[in-house]
Order: sequence, then structure tokens, then C-alpha cells
Amino acid sequence: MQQDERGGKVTIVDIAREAGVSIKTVSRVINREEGVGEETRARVQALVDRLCYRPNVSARSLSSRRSYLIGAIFMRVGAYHYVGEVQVGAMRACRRAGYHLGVEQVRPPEAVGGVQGFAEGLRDARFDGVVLTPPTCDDPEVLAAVEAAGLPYVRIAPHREFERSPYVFMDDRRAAREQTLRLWNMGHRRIAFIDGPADHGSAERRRQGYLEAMRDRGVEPRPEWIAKGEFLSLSGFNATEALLRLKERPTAIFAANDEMAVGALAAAAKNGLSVPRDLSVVGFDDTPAAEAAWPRLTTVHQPTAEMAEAAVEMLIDGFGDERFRARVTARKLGYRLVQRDSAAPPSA
Amino acid sequence: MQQDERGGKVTIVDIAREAGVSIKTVSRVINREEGVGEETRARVQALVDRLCYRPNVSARSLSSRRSYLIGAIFMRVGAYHYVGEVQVGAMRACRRAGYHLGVEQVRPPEAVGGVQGFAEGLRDARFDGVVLTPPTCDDPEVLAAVEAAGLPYVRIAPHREFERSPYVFMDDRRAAREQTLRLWNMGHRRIAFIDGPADHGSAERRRQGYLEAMRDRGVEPRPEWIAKGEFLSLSGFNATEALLRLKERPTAIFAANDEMAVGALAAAAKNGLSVPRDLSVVGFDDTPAAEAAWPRLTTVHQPTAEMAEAAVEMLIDGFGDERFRARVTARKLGYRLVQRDSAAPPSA
DNA sequence: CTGAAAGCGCTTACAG
DNA sequence: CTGAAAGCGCTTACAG
Repeated sequence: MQQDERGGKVTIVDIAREAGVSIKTVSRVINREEGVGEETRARVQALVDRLCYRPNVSARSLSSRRSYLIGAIFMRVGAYHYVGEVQVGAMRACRRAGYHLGVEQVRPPEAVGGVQGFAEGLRDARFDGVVLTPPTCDDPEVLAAVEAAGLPYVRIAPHREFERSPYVFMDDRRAAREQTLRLWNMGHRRIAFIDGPADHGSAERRRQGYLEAMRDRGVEPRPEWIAKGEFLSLSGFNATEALLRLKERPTAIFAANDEMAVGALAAAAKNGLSVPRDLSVVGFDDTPAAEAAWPRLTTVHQPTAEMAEAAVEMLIDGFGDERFRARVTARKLGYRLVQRDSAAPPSA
Repeated sequence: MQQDERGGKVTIVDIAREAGVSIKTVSRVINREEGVGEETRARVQALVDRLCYRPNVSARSLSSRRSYLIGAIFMRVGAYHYVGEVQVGAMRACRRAGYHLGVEQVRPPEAVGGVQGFAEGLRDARFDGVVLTPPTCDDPEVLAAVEAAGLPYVRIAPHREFERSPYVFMDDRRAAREQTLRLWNMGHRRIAFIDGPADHGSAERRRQGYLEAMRDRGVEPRPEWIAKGEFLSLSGFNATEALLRLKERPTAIFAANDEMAVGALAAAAKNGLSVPRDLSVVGFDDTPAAEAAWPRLTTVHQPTAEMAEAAVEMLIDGFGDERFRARVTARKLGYRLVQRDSAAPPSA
């Protein structure tokens, strides 16, 4: 029982010797392969349990050419709540399949180094595959680096080149359309939109949904109703201040994400407007901030963790498949309108 | 140049053959070991560059017993902005040293599975060492699991057993004391405190700093001035509503973190109070939410990314050292009071 | 300054 | 149903 004490030192050879079988048979048992006698299997398994045997992952990786490591790729890891949600979902799927999760960051275009450092890191990160989160999923340099490294990948919510890889998505455009119509149906006619950053496809899709809804109702939104935003709360604040300075104020503001909607709430407070009485504000994503805001934010629930979970699942499922890249697949997850307290019919 | 095209297929043997040296010499060059002739080194290095040779990490791990993987351990990955900041700092340190970052989650005590699943995952996550973030850094079961796995570890902001491992910290108590005195010096006397969850040592240290400051000034805070909180915005909201219902309202609220302070701001708005005119609110951490709140939040800057960076550095530096656990070290990082707009002298 | 040998702990490919 | 052999691509320990 010395092996026990030296922790992790037990090898397949020890088990084989004790069980009186070859290492190949032990290998079969731990990998749950077929074709092992019932009695043999039980004897080996008992030894494995008793000696707390754990396969050495590096050895397994070396001979099988698999690392059992999945990479999640982010830009701006520190900035968004999104990152944590993605990791929660990705870890769920990893754990189920015996994989582990690694994290890599692509420096944003404005930073020095940029994609260069990422490409180098990717080579010795030894991932079996990676999941690309927005906006890296639409970045040509990132895609080129991942493909050059020969890594299978699944994209989360890509905006372009849908044939280029499997991906997971939800219908942002349709959700934004419904979100807009909800305001319309309350009686709002001057509905403004706070846009997201140019490199985030979701912002564009949500803007399109907004435009589509308005046009469906016969209204061409004025250019000044669409304010620039950066998906950060402060940008929502500034955008709202600008919107409130218009001669004909909007009666409702649709922010392309919750963070900006929270900023909009703050700007309303600063300007002495009571939400939703004087101004309706709605968001998108349904982050914890939406629930915690005052008034609580009417928004759209995006199943972020579930999307990441599905992406990792697709990735792992595809590992058996030679033609992974060719076998184009997509998984669509549903959204849900969340009705809270920040939107109401316009007064007067 | 066939090897080039098959990407990553170039091995140390290929380089050795081309260079006319042994694989051991190639190994020396790629690991920058001493004792290689200048000309030999140059010749080998040129080949490495030309053939885009990258060492196979699994092979290296198997023979050297190092994975070049660092694990960051979290509880509630999805909940806090903190998680992203830690990862940013940890990745900085990893990248400098040629390491990569993996993420593991400990299910909170309330979840099924709990530490059990974590301990198992840890065994085949093959980390060379881990960084424990609050509150995992004070969880006896987590510490036991990490030590049982034989992993070196560094804790971030632990609350107990400082001799048990190296750690990184900042002086929460002192910072909270200063934060409280800042309110005192503005003229506030009824200063309330919103506490954090019981398993977060930082909440306790901040509460102690608050109490210390008040007692220094000869005031024993009434029990009802200390409200329960969970570090989440909604709990700050609820705590503030309760505080505002007291017969003798506090004139200032110190929330143990920014998220709760933002919730406090929302509760003030709901109750028709203008901050800071009718109520001062201050936070702790200096997250992006603090800058984005309205009014912008007066808070304390905690160098989260830097603390994580330092922790990973200490971990990697210690790998050479046999007596890592024995060589107790700690690194202290500084905080910074951040003056914004949510605190002012009490009116009247 | 350089190298030959052994070995890390598994899986693959094949044989029976 | 089971096993012997080879090999994955490096580093370690040793020799000269």
C-alpha cells in the first residue's frame, strides 16, 4: 500500500501486476472498452478503486494525441459578465465528458501584440479544440490562427461565414424585433436604440430587429434615435444623455444589452426622470444586473451558459469525426422575453 | 518542407537529423540550457525557426513531470466580476513564463456534489499548481483536497491559517477603516454598513475596519446599522431598504462591495432620495460598475488582477523549490481610495 | 561542449 | 477474450 501514500504514483503497471493481467487489459477496463471478461473486469476495477489509480493524463495524451483540454477564447476577459456565464456552461459540458477547460485571451485590436501573441500561445496550449466567443468568432485573424493550428472549433453566436464551422446561436434579430414591438404595443412611437460596438455581430442583429419592427409598423427611425454604445454601462449613460437632449425626446429606449440599459437608468435618474413613468428602458441579455436594477429591468433572456455548454458538446462530439469541419452543424437555442418593471405605456 | 505543411508534426528528431546533432543538444537549445557551442546553437535555432518546430507539451510533461498548466479555482464563476479580473492577471503571469491557465469550479456548499466533484476533477486536471480565490482559499475541504492531490498552491486574500501556504493580500481592514473615516470626516455620524456573505473573509475584515473606525471616534455602532448582504446587488438593495426604514436613518451607507453599493443607489432612488444630497453611499473594489453608476461611486480600489498576477508568479517561482510549502511568503499589494460623486457631507 | 541510453505511462496496431 | 511489442516525443541521469 506504499503506492497509496505516494499519491498518484500508482501506474497501470502496478495494477496489472497485482491483478495478474497485462497492462492492455487494465487499459481496456479504465477506458470502458468492450471485450473484457466480467470477472477480469471486476478484479481490475476493484484494484483501481482500492489503490486510487488515476491514469496519467500526459502519458495518455502523448500516445493518443488527445489532451482532454478544451479552450475557451475571449477578448476582454475582464469586461463582461458574459465571460463567467460562458465558463460555467463550458465547464458543465467538459466535466460530463472528462475534459477540462483552459482559457485564452485575444488582445483587443487596440492593444499591442494583438493576435500575434494569441496564435503563439494557441500552439502550445495543446487544446483538442476551442470555442470562440464573440467577438473573436468573427475575427478573420483569430479564425486564421485557429485553423493554422489545425484545431477543430465551434463558434458561439457568429455573425458571418456560417459554413466555415459548426456554431451555436440564438435569433437575436427576432428577439430584438419582439422586444421593440412590445414597446410599440404599449403605445410607444418614439423608440430609440442604443447600439453596441461594431465588432459585435449581436449588436448589429439586434439593431436590425429593432429597425425591422419599426418599419413593419410604418415608421422609419430617425438617424438620431440610434445612439452609439460600447456594451458598457457608461456608454449607455452617455448615449441616453444625448437622446434626452433631442428636441423630441424618445419615450422609450431599447439598449442592445443590459449593462447599457443600467447606464440608461442612471442617466434618467440624473435627469430627474422617473422610469418607467417618464421614460421606458429595456435591455437585452438578462444578466444579474437586470434583476438588481431599480426599477428591475425588462429585458430578453439570452441562454449564455447553455449556448456555451452546447458549443462544447458539439466540439467533443465531433472529435470522433474526421470530417468535422465539413459536417456543418448549428444549434439554435431559444430566448425568452422577460417582463419586469422598467417599461410601461407612455404617460400622456 | 513536408513537415511544415502537416503542421506541428515536426519533432526533435527531425531537427536533430537536419542539424546533424543529437536530440539532447536540440533539447538544450530549445530549453535555453547552458553548455552548447555558439555555432551549434545558432544552427539548431535556425532549423527550429525555419521548420516552425514546437515542443510537444505532452511528451515534455510526461518525462519532466510538469504540465505547464496553472489552475485558477473559483466558487460561483458566474456571479462576480471578480472572476474575469483574476483571470486577466493570472494569464499575464502565465504567458510570461510559458504557462497556460485552466479553470476549475468548486460547487458552493448549497449545491449537490460540492467539494467531492472538485477533488476528483483536480486529480486529472494535471495542474502544476493552483491559485485559490476567495472563498475557496478558506474552505477546509478545498484545502484538504488540494493538499491531498499534492499540489503547490498560493491563496489570494485568505482569512485564516496564514502559515499554511504562501498568499497574496491587501489590507482590507485598514482600507475599510479609511473609507469609514472619510465619511466621518465629512460630518457623518450615523454610518451604516452592509456586510458580505459569511464565507468571504474580506467582508469580515471590512466590517472590522468599519467598527474600528467608529469606535476610534467613540461611537459604538448600533446592531441595526449593520445589515446582512450577499455581495450581490439585489442584497444591497434590500439591505438599504431596511436601513432606510429605521426611525433614525443613517446618513451614510458603506457597502462592503460595489455591487451592493449599486443596489443601495437603486434603493435610494426608489425611495426618492437623492444621492449624495440625502444619503451618501460608498462601496469597495472599484469595479467598472462603480464608474458607471449614477452618481459615480466613491469606493476603494482593490488591485484584483495584480493580486492574481502576483499569486501566479509566486507559484511559478516556487516550482524550483523543494520546500515550497515551508518557505512561507506573502505579498501585500496596496489599495487606493477613489473619490467620486456618491458621498458628500450630510445636509442639515 | 556533446551524446547514447533509458524511461516517463500510457495507447495503437496487430496477433492469436 | 487477452496479450506482447512498439512507439508517442520528450527529459533525466550519466558518461566522456
